[in-house]
Amino acid sequence: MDKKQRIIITMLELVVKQGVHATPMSQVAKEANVAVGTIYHYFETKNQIIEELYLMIAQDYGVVLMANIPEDNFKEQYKAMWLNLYNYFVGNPLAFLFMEYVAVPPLISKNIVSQSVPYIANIRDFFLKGIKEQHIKNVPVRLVLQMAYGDVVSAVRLKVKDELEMNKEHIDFAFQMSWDSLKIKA
Amino acid sequence: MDKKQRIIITMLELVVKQGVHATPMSQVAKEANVAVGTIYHYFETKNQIIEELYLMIAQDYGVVLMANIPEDNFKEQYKAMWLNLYNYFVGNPLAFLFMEYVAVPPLISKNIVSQSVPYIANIRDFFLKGIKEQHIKNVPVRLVLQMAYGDVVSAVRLKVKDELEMNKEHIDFAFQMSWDSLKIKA
DNA sequence: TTGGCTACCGAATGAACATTCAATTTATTG
DNA sequence: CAATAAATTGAATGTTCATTCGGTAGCCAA
Repeated sequence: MDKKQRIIITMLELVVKQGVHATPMSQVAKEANVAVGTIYHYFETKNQIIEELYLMIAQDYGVVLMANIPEDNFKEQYKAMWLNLYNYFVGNPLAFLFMEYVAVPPLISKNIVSQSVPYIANIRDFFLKGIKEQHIKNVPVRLVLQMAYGDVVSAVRLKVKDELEMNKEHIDFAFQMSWDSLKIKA
Repeated sequence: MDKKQRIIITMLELVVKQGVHATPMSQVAKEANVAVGTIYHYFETKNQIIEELYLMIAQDYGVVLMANIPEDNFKEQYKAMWLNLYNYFVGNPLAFLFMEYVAVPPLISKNIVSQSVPYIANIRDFFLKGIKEQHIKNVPVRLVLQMAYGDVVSAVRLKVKDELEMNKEHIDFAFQMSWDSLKIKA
């Protein structure tokens, strides 16, 4: 792994464990086996590393979310996306914790957040289609996006914080609840 | 308002706007019209102020949540609680933003969090009753708590971040979605 | 009045930290 | 093999900040 990668990943690990401001550059340097000066060869500032991490992860799950979606059946498509995100977060707890605890304003500027918007444009389109075709409730799409994302996050939280076992059955419960909140009453 | 109150409230305002580590004690002192030394007359450390804020707010909404709950009808009770929390957060955006962005580990220790657990014990009991009496799905109560809280937070986020108008109708949509995720299918 | 107590002040202290840079090593290219 | 460029180093710099502390002022009780 090249030094730039090592620096980024080390920063991610430390920042999630300790918080941004409790993580001095000197420590990042030491744990990445690199001199402090080297970090500044690859990055302008400490905050730029954080921003690069944010964009890396945001792009990451914009892609992950859309992988292996079935051809049709809206509910099954939603389920696939839901599980994609759940599994990504559970498999990458550092990414999850970073997004939850580190990537908050004013550390991450609105400007940086907006750079990651393209990644979710197609998710938005997916829900718009679901509304038009009357698979899900006719409510503002922004509300749907926020609730759906919130549901995944809730499930991941339980798992990551070790507050609930989250076996196959429990994951399914969580998904069922999420789907019930979206779907049009029968 | 006495000086201790002024210090706490000023800290809340600044910390939500700027982040904890971008908020020097000197600034808190200035904006609260108090000398730095005075802050240390009332508090041991900067972090203690943050912890006191956390407990203040956690206690606050433990109480708010349970106010004016109707005598019976589980769904109406849930709705009242849901709206209580929604309105509290919307009416106290500083409290909401503090809980969302500031009160994250490792700033707030598990120890402090556990001090606020008693406040939610009765909420837990409420959902346990709902499960037993078959108003809501028979899933782990921890999952119900997390999803329900997450739903309120999602709605509040939209409002506080000004991403959706959140008029009466939209609030009702959000609640309907939340309730549909809990309720047993008809 | 005097002694002690609490509230209050803000300059001074010392530690921690992000960032710089001159020097050195390593890679690349003609 | 130069000779130039790129990568790497870590001590030094300068700033920012949490916290301390010696002192002043008001207040009450003996």
